[in-house]
Amino acid sequence: MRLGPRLPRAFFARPSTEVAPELLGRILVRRLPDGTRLAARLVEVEAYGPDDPASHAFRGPTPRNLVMFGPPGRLYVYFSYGMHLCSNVVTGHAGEGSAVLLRAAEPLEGLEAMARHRGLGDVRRLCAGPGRLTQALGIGRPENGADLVRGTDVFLTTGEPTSSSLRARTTRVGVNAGAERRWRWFERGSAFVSPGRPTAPHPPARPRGATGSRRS
DNA sequence: CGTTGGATTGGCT
DNA sequence: GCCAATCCAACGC
Repeated sequence: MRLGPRLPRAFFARPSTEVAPELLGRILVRRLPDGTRLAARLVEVEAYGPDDPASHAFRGPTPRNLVMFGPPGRLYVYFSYGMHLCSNVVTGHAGEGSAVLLRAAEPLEGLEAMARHRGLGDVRRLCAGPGRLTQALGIGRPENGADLVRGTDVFLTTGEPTSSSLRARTTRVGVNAGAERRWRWFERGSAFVSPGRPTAPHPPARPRGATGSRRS
């Protein structure tokens, strides 16, 4: 399967809100310790930036979020709710503390291994959520800080970027502070988007004649 | 040092 | 739709 060249460092060295929508359609590749290659096409992401109360980096560097303050193009893996790991891509410049959370992907290669990691599940549920995606790809604490640009265990290739007309945008899922920011992007019509519900404080006001929110 | 509450998920009412 | 599971930062005393 053709995956295309890797995304270069410069791709990540921009604001997370600029990088996030452009990550849709890109291929996340993972090489397991036994050599098995897994690949999944990103269909849902969320940006977290500096001065963002919802970001782990909001209160400055700690042992947990240290990777976020490092150079762009690295993987930030964190432990959540006592049982799940979630994966992010560090963006911006060193010391800034911004990243993009990888929320969902369409499995392309290595579905058997993904199903094994997840303890079964149909294809649509394999990577439909940040914890699920991380688990399906076999990404663990050792991968925290991995260099996506030069490393061999986890990386991102150009794939076929989702056209801007297919990119949809909402508020983020599961955040309280900073809930009004519409920093979640997903591919319209994709069956692999997570079931997570955006935290919308108010129903989005539409100018004229538009029906309410539209899902997918 | 004790308490609190998550960038979630899956199972049950 | 609701809630428990289960760890560990962050924060208050």
